[in-house]
Amino acid sequence: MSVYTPAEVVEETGFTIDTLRYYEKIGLLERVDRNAAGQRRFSEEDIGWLGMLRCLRDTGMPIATMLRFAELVRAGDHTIPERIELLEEHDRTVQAQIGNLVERQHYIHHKISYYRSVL
Amino acid sequence: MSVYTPAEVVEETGFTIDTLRYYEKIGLLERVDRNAAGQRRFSEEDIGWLGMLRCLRDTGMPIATMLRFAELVRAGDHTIPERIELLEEHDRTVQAQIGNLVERQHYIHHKISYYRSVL
DNA sequence: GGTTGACCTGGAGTGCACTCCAGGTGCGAT
DNA sequence: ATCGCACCTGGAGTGCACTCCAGGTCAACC
Repeated sequence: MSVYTPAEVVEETGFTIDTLRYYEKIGLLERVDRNAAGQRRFSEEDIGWLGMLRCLRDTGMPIATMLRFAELVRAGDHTIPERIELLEEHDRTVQAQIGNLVERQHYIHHKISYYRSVL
Repeated sequence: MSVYTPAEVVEETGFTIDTLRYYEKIGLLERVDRNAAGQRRFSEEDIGWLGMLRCLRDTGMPIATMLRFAELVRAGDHTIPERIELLEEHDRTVQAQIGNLVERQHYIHHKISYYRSVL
């Protein structure tokens, strides 16, 4: 059971230390263990959870929703159907985002082609 | 040469009237024509430009960059190579966004599968 | 002629997600 | 022992992109 210092977690997850503290403060990350000096020592599990958060955040999930997901996870296995529902709902928004970007990208490509044609 | 009232532009472009005024205030939209009473009357050209802005905005371009693009457009045809460059650069960020979303979506799919498997 | 409704202006306020800061602790190296 | 450094806390500040508000104008309809 290895532990990680804040600097290692920053390296590993790409979150800044301020963001890690912020996530802990608002309860997105459960109270992280401390060493004798009061410094954070993250567990393997914390790292895994942060990976999930990064995925959700980078796909545009608002913090309020991530918080709801975190609460479901904490509440235990009986919330798995709800978690599935939440993730499927989110998956649909991700799908929509992708569709939107692809469509807008076509517009951009057309514009570039047009500009090239008038050169 | 038809003109559009603010309400029509809202309907047509999906921007709120506050956003339209804001875009005009910061120079993203060139001073829109007014009728005798001082009310905005948007041109066909304005509508087209707003379509471009919507595309850029919805693909995550910051306002500062849209402003730079707007200035290039205003500066005349000799800036077309620069506009192409700007749009191509933006296209790359859009491509990256899509790639990222697709990758993250896989992670979400795996998570859902995992949850299903433990039910 | 009064009321409604769409619109106007300048400027203040909002929400989100961080990000920064002041002041302090503890530990390993010189 | 003292220096530098990684870390701590609570709380204030930031940046972005709007969004809202107060107070006013004007035209049209009852």
